[in-house]
Amino acid sequence: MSKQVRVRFAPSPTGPLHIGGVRTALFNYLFAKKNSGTFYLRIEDTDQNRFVPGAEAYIMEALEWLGIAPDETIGKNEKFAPYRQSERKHLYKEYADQLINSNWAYYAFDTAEALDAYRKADEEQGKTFIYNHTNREKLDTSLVISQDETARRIAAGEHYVIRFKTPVDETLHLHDIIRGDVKFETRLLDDKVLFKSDGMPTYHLANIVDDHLMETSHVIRGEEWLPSMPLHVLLYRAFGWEAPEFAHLPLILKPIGNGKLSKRDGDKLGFPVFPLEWKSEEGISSGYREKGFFPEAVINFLALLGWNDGTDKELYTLEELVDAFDLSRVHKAGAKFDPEKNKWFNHQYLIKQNNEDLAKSFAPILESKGFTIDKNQLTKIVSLIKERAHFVSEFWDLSDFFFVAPTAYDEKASKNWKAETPALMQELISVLEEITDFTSVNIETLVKDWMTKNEIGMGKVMQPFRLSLVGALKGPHLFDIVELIGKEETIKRLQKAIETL
RNA sequence: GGUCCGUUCGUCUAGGGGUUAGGACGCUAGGAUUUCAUCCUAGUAACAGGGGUUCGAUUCCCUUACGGACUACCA
Repeated sequence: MSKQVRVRFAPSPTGPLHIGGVRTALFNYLFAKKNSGTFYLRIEDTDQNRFVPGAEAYIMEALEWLGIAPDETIGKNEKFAPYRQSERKHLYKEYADQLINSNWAYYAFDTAEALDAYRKADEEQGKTFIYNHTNREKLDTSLVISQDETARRIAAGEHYVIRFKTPVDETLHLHDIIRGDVKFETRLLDDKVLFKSDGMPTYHLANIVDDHLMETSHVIRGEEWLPSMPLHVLLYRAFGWEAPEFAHLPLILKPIGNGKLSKRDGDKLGFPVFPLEWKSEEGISSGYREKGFFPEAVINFLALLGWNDGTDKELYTLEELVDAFDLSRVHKAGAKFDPEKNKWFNHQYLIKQNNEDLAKSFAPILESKGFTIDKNQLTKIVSLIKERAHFVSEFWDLSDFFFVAPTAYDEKASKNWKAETPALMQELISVLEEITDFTSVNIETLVKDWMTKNEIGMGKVMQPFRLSLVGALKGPHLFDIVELIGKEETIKRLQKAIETL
């Protein structure tokens, strides 16, 4: 690749960043890093009506949290500032005029109401109204009135838009890095609005102008933009600019049923579709971060949704992803989002985390429940339970018996508490009382010695013992628990079980 | 309706003219830890249908079906 790689993520600040947007950002990031290029973030806020306060900050914070922050954006290496389209407003009119002058665009004075009426009328006849070469000379455009008349109407303050004058009959052979060759007939395209009556450009104009001005080498975006590709390529041609290369990413679909993944799916099935929590008048939407997902796990899972490097490898660090990434290996078909596999990835990353860090994450939860535990002690507890958790938030349920004695005993397990059990447990207490070196291995050896000597079956002791300490037949190695809660507490719990059961 | 894109186990996917169609998640069973989880081992399960091309198609072409996106002075 001779050209310097510059790619962008260009979201519209209309709300929190959707998981599909995150994936688009990720693929742009990976492609940039893989090719020693630049990844920049541009805010496409040309629709003032849909602007949502806080959305822009949210997007930046989300990318930051995920570890895929842009190299250039608002307030950071501003080589092509401004990065907000609303602040570039003054630029676009000039380019729209350029297209008018070169006869690639025209003024249209039709009101929104008039267009609605046309659409309705066509619809009633089973047709679809499409604004293009077939009717643009019958509509209220500068193509059918004189230049003077056009100028007069504009000067008089009439509302107008600027529309692209799509070539009448041409077959466009376009190339997409992921999809290969794609063909379009220009006669079937419509004359899109480039410049709105409110003085703002539409997405199409602003996007092409900025991608050119910001020296974008590759446009990597969602598949929903594929139908706009001919317009965009034509715009580059109209301006006489070299077009970037295009890659349209497959969509992320609902886990069950058909269609694009939406916010509602997350609510319904209990998984987040947003990187960070988002609060609005409509309520709170949960975020990966708040749900206890590791950013690395989210990235890893998303990267493999629609892409793989051809090997069986599944666990990748960001660096490894950068190294292995290849746009042309992106799958063409949409991918259903699988919440179960998403959780599995988190589990993998949780196991990989070191115990000290996990203890640090767990400590606040314990404190909220009124426990302050020695750091080393907590690290040990975490090491015993982390393999059975998907999230740090599950730690408490997996380890509560380390902190509080059981208040109830699992009913099913209690059935193993036989008539001879109290006597056995009493004996066990005596054995434990004798032990001075109260460590897991030592306790285990001595207790087992006692059982062999007296020919007591393992099951007869171990099950009631575990039940007494944990309250159920679950949890880590029993003697590790014994060591951690200590001799005094162990005996206390045994005595309580004898009394209760 | 029109335009474009797509279709390999339930899901994510590998493969690509001749394969026992591979892996992962999930699920099931066995082993192991006297528990649970993890772990190991095994099992389950797929080339959408129909035509071509070919000695041979899951792979190439056409077509049907199905799915998706787009079809705004939204992005």
